[in-house]
Amino acid sequence: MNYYLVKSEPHKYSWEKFLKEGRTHWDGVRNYQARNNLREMKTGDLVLFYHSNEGKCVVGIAKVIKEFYQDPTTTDPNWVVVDIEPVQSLDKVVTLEQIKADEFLQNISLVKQGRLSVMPLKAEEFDRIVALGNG
DNA sequence: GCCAACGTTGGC
DNA sequence: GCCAACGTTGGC
Repeated sequence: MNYYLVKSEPHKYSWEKFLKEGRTHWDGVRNYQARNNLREMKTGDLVLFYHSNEGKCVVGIAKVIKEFYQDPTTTDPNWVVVDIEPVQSLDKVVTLEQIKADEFLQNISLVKQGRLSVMPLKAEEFDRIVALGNG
């Protein structure tokens, strides 16, 4: 079981819309590192959903329900998507500020590599963020 | 809206 | 294959 974090700008695709739709394919990734992370995802892996720009917080947990396949929004075979569905909303959102201030979360890619939109998390990091959100 | 960080592109 | 120019992301 692996853990990831994905970013979305809420005005483009928000957690609320995701909840309403019940599932989505995670499309539009056009960065090789992010793409490689998408390809690593296995069915059942858990994914934190982060709102960038507006909110700047982790809002919920999603689950991979279909492994990577060709991105339907392009014919370029370089780009892939995975399908995810919501698992639960966090009781309280976990802000970037909280994450930056947390001693266990100093080294996550969200802080270290701000521009990456799909990143792996260690189990401890995933658990820590969920604990902050459900605490 | 600005700007820093960083990935990508293209000329050489 | 280097590196400068350029584009994009995302925090502030």
